[in-house]
Amino acid sequence: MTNASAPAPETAPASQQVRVRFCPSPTGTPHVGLIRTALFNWAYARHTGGRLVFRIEDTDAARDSEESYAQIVEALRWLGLDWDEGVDVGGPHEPYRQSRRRELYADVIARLRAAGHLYESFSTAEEIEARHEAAGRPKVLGYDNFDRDLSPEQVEVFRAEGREPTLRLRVPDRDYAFDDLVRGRVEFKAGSFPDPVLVRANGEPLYTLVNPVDDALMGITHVLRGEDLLSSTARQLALYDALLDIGVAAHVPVFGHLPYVMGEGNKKLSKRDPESNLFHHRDRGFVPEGLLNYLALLGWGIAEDRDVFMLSEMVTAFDVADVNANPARFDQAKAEAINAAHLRMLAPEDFRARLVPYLQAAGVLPAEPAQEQLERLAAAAPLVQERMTLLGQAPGMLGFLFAADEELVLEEESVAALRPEAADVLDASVGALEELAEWSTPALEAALRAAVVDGLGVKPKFAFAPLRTAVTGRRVSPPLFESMEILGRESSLRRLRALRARLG
RNA sequence: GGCCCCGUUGUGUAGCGGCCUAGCACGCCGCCCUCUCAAGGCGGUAGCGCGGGUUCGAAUCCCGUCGGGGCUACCA
Repeated sequence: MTNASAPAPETAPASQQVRVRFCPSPTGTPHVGLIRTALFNWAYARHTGGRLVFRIEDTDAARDSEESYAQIVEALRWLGLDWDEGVDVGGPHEPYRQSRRRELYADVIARLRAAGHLYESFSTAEEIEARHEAAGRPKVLGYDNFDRDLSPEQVEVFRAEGREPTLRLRVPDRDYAFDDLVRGRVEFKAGSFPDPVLVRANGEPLYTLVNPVDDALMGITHVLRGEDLLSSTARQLALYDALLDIGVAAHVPVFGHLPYVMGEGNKKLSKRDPESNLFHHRDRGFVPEGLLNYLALLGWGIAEDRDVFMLSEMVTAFDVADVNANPARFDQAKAEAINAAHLRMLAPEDFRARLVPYLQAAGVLPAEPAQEQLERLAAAAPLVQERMTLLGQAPGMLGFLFAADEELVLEEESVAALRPEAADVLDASVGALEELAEWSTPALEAALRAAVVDGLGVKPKFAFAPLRTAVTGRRVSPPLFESMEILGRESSLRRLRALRARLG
């Protein structure tokens, strides 16, 4: 049991409600790796019936930006990853932006100092290096704990020189180990890392301090974060010792380090790489369902024989313990295949509605589409739903339906690929369609087959290519007869004649 | 240099001592269907980093080795 007189528990009691957090630093554009971390935290909270805390770690004024903060919030909202406490929604541990929690940290720092867990460090990086060199040690060793036990006189001297000290944690001389949810037991030998700086010389607290402090203050039970923070867990454990000691922390959270999301080669997907940018994928036409599904696959799987699933299914099945420790490469092709599967699963009207912004962005549809345009879209959308992997392909597939006949651009390669009999095919087609009584898909198909396939003896495979090119301007398009029905008699005939004329 | 993590087909994974002559998905190749492209159906390609052990038996356990990655900031 947990109570004040009992020894502090090593980890959160199993009976306690899960409290996880997503705590990005607002630097730059949302990275897919960051989003994957958010997703896993979210899924774990939802799976366990716990709470997700959304906190902003903006302790580096030089790098943080309000724009980045807004983008991260926008990203989560777009994806539908909601949070129970944090920025925007509030909660019992406000504020949730570390830049607004200075007084809290000042208090913790004071108590940490009073208890002897922090000490003033005056060493500069050059001095530390010089000492290593003088002692014949590799100079890349890092801090040497030189200032740990300075005498009051030495401190006076440094002060007199006008030096302002950083505050370092006095790391206990003991081994540290923890059971990582993803990797199993991880151990660090005593002395394998130096005393870390927790507070800048100017008094500003660093991530090294505030991250564990806020996790403790906010009662976080499970820390699920990127593998890049695995190494620093040791020093955080040391800090927890101190926080437990002064009563700021009630327990040490359980850790789970998620594998990297890799890019080309063997490197972490870089922020410079466009593929790392969440909004790049949105712009290309990923839907939240598809992108989230794919991101989940980077280190986790729902079943042995299936990898397309809904978020709700993920919530039911997700457990961090099942996350794979291997770094995973972001595979654009697979991501698109998963997205395509989700596009096909959308209800027709939903799919259609999601197409609109992409058609508008490409100038195919105006900001305020006319009723007639929306009806045309409603008729055509089902024809392309299973032919697309990204919503961004919509303008190319459907543009011909919204273009004026005289403005339709015929792809060069499409025209160039036409066979010699194209002119005859067009003549016969126009002849057959001019007297067609009913302008419907079945009637169009029957009439054209009769005129071209039977009449001219052209194989079906080649019979309709000239018509497709004339009507849509492309070699790849929605089904031809349906397209012509939607386009209408006048436009269709005008386009057929236009290409016929062009062929001379 | 030190510390830590990772190592199954091209990619993501399943596998937790015999069910594995290694399954699934994406990709790729071929065939079927077919007005294009998709979708769908069928088939194919390719993998346990290496070396030692342990065991009747190892992708699975142990040791070593090699390879990759990360951390080693008054960044997070």
